[in-house]
Amino acid sequence: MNGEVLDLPKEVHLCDMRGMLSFTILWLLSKRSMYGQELATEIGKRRGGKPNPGTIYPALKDLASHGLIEARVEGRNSVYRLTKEGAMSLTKSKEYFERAFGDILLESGPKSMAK
Amino acid sequence: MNGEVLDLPKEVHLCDMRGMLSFTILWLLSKRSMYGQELATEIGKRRGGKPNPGTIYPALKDLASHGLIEARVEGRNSVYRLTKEGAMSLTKSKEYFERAFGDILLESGPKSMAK
DNA sequence: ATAGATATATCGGACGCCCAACATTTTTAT
DNA sequence: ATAAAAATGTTGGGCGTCCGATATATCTAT
Repeated sequence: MNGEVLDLPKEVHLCDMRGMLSFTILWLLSKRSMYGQELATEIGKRRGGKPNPGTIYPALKDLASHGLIEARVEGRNSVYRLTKEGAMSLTKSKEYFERAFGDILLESGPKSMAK
Repeated sequence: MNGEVLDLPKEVHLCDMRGMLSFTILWLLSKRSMYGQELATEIGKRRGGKPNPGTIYPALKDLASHGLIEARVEGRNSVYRLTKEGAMSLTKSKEYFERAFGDILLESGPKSMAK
């Protein structure tokens, strides 16, 4: 089902190079709860293009089915929040991400990354 | 089997989160020329597991077919080097990568990323 | 109340990445 | 000379991401 990769626990299923969208969603939700279109807009700022519904909603559904996020319906919105499991998964994913790409980003210079 | 890559001109599918392997290969080759198994080993250090032949060789073939890298056969090795086009593609990819993920890595703290 | 905007959701097809397994060629060791 | 090791390469299947198209439900104008 998931591609099993790397040396990470099997339940942390976002740690190959294909899981960047899910990783980004978890990270954004660790900042604040959002509904689907808010997430799409935030991702759009980073990527340079807002992902289509066919991209974002299946990803949310998948994360929810794995218990990493939870939805709470509010009118026409489904507001997602990070679960405790999602937070743990994010921590491990960040460690992997940092090891894999940290020096690549660092060489660009933290000054160019400064807010 | 292995179609388009991360060329990343704006009209094409800029902002794709699927091109991380090719991106990593280009970045490694910008440091020094390497042959396939050297690349696989370097990627393994970052990811935590050495990619299989079925992962690395098709990726190299695809990058070469797009003119982003070039092979020079040396005995039993095929040594790859970055082309001028590959260098330009890498520059654009790095800009995208930094915008998409810079702040995520920054919050972990550059000290934890220091060599 | 009707129309428009907003948000959610699914489908089909494509692509990039991933592995395990198998196969071939070249170098090195015995 | 023969075997082992190293490097390259292919095949087959699966999965996550991506888009465009389509559909439905809910708020917000008018």
